[in-house]
Amino acid sequence: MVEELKMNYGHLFEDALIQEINQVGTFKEVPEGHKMIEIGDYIKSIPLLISGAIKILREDNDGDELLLYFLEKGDTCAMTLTCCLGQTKSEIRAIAETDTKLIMIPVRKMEEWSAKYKSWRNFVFESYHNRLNEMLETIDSIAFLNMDERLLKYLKEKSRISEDNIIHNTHQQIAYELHTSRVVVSRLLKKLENQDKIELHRNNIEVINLD
Amino acid sequence: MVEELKMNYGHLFEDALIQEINQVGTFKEVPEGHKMIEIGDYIKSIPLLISGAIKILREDNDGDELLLYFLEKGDTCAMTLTCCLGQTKSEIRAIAETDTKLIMIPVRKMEEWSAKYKSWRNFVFESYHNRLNEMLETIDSIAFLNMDERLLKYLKEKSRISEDNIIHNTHQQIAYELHTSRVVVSRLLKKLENQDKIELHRNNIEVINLD
DNA sequence: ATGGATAAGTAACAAAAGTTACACAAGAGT
DNA sequence: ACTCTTGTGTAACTTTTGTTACTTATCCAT
Repeated sequence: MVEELKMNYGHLFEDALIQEINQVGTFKEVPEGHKMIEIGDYIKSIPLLISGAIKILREDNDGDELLLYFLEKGDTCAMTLTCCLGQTKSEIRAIAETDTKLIMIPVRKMEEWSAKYKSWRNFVFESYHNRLNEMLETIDSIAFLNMDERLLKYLKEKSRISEDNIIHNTHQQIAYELHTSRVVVSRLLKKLENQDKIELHRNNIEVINLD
Repeated sequence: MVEELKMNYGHLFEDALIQEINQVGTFKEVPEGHKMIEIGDYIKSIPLLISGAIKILREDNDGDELLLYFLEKGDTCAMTLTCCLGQTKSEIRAIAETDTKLIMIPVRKMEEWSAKYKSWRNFVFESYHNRLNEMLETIDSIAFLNMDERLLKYLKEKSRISEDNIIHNTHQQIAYELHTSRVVVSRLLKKLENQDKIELHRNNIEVINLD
């Protein structure tokens, strides 16, 4: 675990902190699709991402979903930090977008390290910063963009994260994450196909050129 | 200034920190409507709100606006914290919604106090927590609600903050903040008037009963 | 190969939101 | 009183998005 820690967090944390993380953290591998946090869960440990990606979703009272953003290598979950400190329930759902490796830190260390390590404090602040900016991006998308532009952005993000040019999603799944209907997604995807940006297949979408 | 500090932050900060704030902070009064932060500004001090309210707005490339949330007594601006630490430009615009009193803290104290005072760290974390939740609220509104529901929510929030039942806004101003058009706002307001929830006048809206 | 389930294509329609255009009202300044 | 500016009311229309309904395609299991 130490190598992976140093690889991903060595530039952020001093050796002493890396050592501590190594001692109290537990390594975890999560398969694609696994639900890691459900809305309403109480959270007792902080994740440090080593590899893979996690999608963060919001749900309203009627069960309607919306994709907020992705967490990637080197990220942590600001919502989790928040929940840990405040002892409050999770406001979001987290699902592994790809196979993911991470290190879980028990909450109690949070306060201790915040006092002890400047680098930890900076990491936490930085995480909040990043998450607020992701939220702003999300707000920009839903407030200022039409569905066709949102879909395009979504496809770009997806293919960036999966690091391949095949997006393994059904139209229905995309509709859930953009909070629209399957018919609308199919319609707009077909337009993109006609523009030779993508090719549609069953259960997946082949990215040709999204620019 | 000390009394106001103790009144608003005494339950959060120990005396030593209150003293320090008193020494390095500068008291400031801002009139309603004053633009406090513009998008792209670099920020060199952290505001602690004593009284009044500040509205936080987002703008896209075309100049379209959107109200994100309000800051009130006891709040600080997480975006500002973020900008201070990261030395980055502001992503948002801040305008005094009412006459506002606040204390400005120079950035350099941020790091020092974070190391020294647990209560300061908690305050900062708490602020981020609150802001993330406000952003979630905003996302919920624009993603899951129709314009009529958003307008109703907006009116409730406005009348709560101004602590009176007259909302001093033109339809055009409301349209900007909700990122829609004046005609749409007028249309929906008229519906609310027909339901006896509000009464419309020139330049202001009288709240009767919004529930 | 056949049947059943799931995914995708598409037309027709409905609802919500945005746009254009114009009339009218209130108030400010002359 | 008259004019100008700004704010509001409203009709008619367009665009975007969402819904319903049905067809066709693909894959899996037997």
